[in-house]
Amino acid sequence: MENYKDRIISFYKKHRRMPGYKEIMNLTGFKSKNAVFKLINHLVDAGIVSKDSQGKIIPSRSLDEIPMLGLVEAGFPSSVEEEMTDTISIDNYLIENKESTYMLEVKGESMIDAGIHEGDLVIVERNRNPKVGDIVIAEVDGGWTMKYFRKDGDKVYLEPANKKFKNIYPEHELNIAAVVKGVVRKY
Amino acid sequence: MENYKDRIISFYKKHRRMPGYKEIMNLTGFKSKNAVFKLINHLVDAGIVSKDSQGKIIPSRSLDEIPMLGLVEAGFPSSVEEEMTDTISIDNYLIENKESTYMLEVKGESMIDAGIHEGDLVIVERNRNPKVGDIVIAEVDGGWTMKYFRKDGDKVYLEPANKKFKNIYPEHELNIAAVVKGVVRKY
DNA sequence: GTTGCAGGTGAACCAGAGTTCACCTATACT
DNA sequence: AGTATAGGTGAACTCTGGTTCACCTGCAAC
Repeated sequence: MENYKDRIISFYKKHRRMPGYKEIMNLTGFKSKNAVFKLINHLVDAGIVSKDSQGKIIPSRSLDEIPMLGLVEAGFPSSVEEEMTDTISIDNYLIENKESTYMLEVKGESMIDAGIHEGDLVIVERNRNPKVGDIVIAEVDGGWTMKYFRKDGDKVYLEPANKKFKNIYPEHELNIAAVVKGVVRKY
Repeated sequence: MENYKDRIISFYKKHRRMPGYKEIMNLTGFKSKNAVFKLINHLVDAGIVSKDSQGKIIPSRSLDEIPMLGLVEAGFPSSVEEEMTDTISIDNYLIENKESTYMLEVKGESMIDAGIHEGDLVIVERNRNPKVGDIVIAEVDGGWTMKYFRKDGDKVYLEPANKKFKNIYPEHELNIAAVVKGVVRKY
């Protein structure tokens, strides 16, 4: 019954577009387009998929986005519908300029007091002038590192977020390759 | 010239499907479908979009996913092409069961030693039995909190990641609402 | 029962998707 | 000059997409 839904979603994930009527007939076993037409209308009512102004089938937001609830302290709402303030795609939340955005896996513990641990992924953006206080990916005196970007007067330096490490005052060259825009950790 | 690309990408983001030939004619100002046909083939060669087996236009992976480079310590590759090990969608990376996944904004500092700060978003999954050591969203004695899930013998308790807070030994009830699967932070 | 109705088939319809062919430029190259 | 060549128009074609209509079930409600 609602098995059809899963097959359509699978098709979307596999092919990166919604199936057409003929393809849904194959997915479901229906022999008439009208059966598909009615099925789609039910799915639209159920909020599973949507149609745009030309009637074309498009994925509903709930296929890509996940519900954003309130604060942790407020707890988990007993009825999710009640407190659902928003729905969000993590990609859209974190990424502004896809062209210049990359990810790097974190090695080492030099930023641990900033909540960036080994194994985390950082989302970085190239071609940005770093502001003081930004976390940057920098090449300094031949080595690469991730640190806070600081200024003392007009002298720039790099500060780790770990008392065991020392500030880095570049002697020869300081090449800021990218600015850290976000952090992602998976358990 | 390559302005057409951006208009097509904008259309995709706005309508959540790729435009058809007629729509691309409106986007670009072309007056013949063949001009679109040639444009699309160029974009396919350039890796901007793809066609599937039926010739239908689908977004290429690079529209949703971002390149995954190496480790931070290894630095930023001079040529991105060289070291691009993979490309990944953050949504797919973090979310396993979309049906039961939600996001919560973090308040308070009780998990700061685990690298979870106030203002971070946690990705949580409902309906999972927590394993010892998992970070959980729990209702204990009337209040909601996020803590490590621990066991001492067969007695369960909650442990914060902040020395300023004390372990919580539930007296009346301990209701695990969700297990934390990931953390996202945006700067 | 028989009445209603959700849910299926089958056929018709038009607009659009994707492709191909012939042809028409401008521009660059020797 | 002439001649490739990239990039556009215009028209033809087939197949599918989305919609609508008429009709045929089986099953539940009264």
